[in-house]
Amino acid sequence: MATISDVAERTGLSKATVSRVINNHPYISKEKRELVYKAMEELGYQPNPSARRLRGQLTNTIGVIVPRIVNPFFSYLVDALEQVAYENNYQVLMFQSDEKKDKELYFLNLLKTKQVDGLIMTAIENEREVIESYTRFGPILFCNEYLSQSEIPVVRVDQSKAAYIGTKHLLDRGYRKIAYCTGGLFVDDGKDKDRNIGFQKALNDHQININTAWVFINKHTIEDGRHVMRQIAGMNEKPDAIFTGSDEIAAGVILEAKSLGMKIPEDLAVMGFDDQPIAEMIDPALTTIQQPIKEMGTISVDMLLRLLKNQPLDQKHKELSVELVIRSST
Amino acid sequence: MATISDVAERTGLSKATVSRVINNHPYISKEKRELVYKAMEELGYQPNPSARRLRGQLTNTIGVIVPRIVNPFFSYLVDALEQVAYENNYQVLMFQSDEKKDKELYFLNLLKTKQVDGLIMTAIENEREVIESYTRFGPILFCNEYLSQSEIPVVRVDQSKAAYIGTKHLLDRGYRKIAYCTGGLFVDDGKDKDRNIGFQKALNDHQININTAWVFINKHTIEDGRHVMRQIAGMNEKPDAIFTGSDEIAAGVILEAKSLGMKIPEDLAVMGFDDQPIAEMIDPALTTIQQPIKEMGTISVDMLLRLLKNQPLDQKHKELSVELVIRSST
DNA sequence: TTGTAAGCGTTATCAG
DNA sequence: CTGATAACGCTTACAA
Repeated sequence: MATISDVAERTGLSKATVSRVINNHPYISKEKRELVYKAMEELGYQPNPSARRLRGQLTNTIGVIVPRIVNPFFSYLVDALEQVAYENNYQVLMFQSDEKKDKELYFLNLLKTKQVDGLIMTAIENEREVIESYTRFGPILFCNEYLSQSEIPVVRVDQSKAAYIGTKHLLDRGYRKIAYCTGGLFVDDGKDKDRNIGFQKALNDHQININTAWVFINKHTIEDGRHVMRQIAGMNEKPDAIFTGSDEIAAGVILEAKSLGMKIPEDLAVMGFDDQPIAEMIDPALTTIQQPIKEMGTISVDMLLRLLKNQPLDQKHKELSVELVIRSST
Repeated sequence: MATISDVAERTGLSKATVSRVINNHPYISKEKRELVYKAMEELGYQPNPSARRLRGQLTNTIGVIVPRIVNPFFSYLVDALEQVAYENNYQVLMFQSDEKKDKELYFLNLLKTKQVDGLIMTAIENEREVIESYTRFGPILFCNEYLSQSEIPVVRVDQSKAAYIGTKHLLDRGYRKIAYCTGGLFVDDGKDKDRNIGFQKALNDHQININTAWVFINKHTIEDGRHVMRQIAGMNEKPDAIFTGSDEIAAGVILEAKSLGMKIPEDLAVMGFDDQPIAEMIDPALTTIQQPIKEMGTISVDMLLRLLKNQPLDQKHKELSVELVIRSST
């Protein structure tokens, strides 16, 4: 590998001058500049990133932490993040937290050890204080998640409104006995709580009380959805609609309902969340809430790059709006 | 950030000794070793990776290049790769080639500039010579892809056999007019060609000739599948079965067929490929060919780490076997 | 078993 | 406008 010294030698200039050319400094004569370019070309020279980093430069790498990449929501998000990063000459170091505190900590340390310039977190496992303590090593941005009372910037959709819209749609269609799934663990923070609020608000608007027997917590997968459906099937008083919180759970509910001989939406209306590809594929197609994933990715990277360049943020808390996609399951 | 000098100072030892402790060198007294550990702990010391790299060490990062992460096959593969990498204390730098030569080249350069120790390629865009020229900067491994006449190690499934098994299943069920989709562009290399061979072989076994009107090239998405189905619907002589080459295309075919009022498999049997989650979700559920993704990921990382450590490989060309999953679409 | 010192490839500072 | 030099944090001969 050619080094800056090789280029210097070949041009008869000093390393300093070559470095200046590489970094587009002003006050260099046209001739020498071109001389350097030529030599770099001939030698196939590439600056050594490790040396640059050691010297205190940026790494041109941003870290992205997701719970699991196989969740389509996150693979689409990472897709968007990676593309925007690439356009800005940044690389993405992707990491799965697997919803484990220690894996998240491991990754936060990459910021500390300067392996990434900044971090986009799409999941939060550790306490606020822990995560905030890492901000002194570089900018952190929450994407699709947040911690209340935290100064860490956020890009997210208004989950409370999203749940409200979804629930209201069910109410508008005349359903009154609405079940509810949440991925949450009753934590006092983050997006699950917001969804709960939106759900409750919609019910309140219609003076309906929540039937706690119809609330299912800690649900995530298709299998969870099937399980929920079996539980419902065994109830004396059954709901007539369900707000699932994810297309995957919704798909599980529908699959199980069909195998139990039930009709969707006649016997049970099913509302998804995310508008993933399966929403269109399942029969009946899912009514669901579309999140602006691409936009969220674009804005997140933009904001993080601003933070990296110490440019001001117009807002620390960017909120995107969702859209109801009505299909056949409600 | 604490440096090795801080640790040295605090312990009253030299940087060299501290370094030896960090790197588990032999011939260090127990006392000093523990002294160093204690100081590292107290200072929250973490070795600076850039300095280590500059000094010629490994980066503990492997690069993984995929065409698009939103393709479930690849998100599951990356999931597996990342998990095994993590267990071995490696990080994954994920990159999407987007099927573009220049993006792939950009990423290959990370090997040249020592930002990754080795590379796992799950897609190949550039010519053999180009890619091979990068092997002098670090090990490259093909996963689920390969180039003939190349010395680059490979982990893959026997695609020819997979296509053979799938086609044979259709023949065994009595279908004789079999259509065929390929993602390929008629290149002379790689897995698409192998599938073609397997498909042809199965037909040959039954003395059936390929009807070129039923061969569809460059198909990848659900939308492509819908398009294929519309084309078929417009034909005078229609196939009675289709080997799609991916669950996504198969899903598109089925969705469009249903909206055209056709029955699956009565009017058209549909064979998927991959056994992605949608295979179970679509109605009728897809008969498909299951690829051992998890295993492929595990073996790939293992092999690359061996290469990194200059350990011998038992075989340069590891072939995994597939399994036919029979459901209701055939 | 431990310490000294050189060097990895850059860039910033200072001097010219 | 250009050059010499030090420094970033670490590892490894070589010496002791």
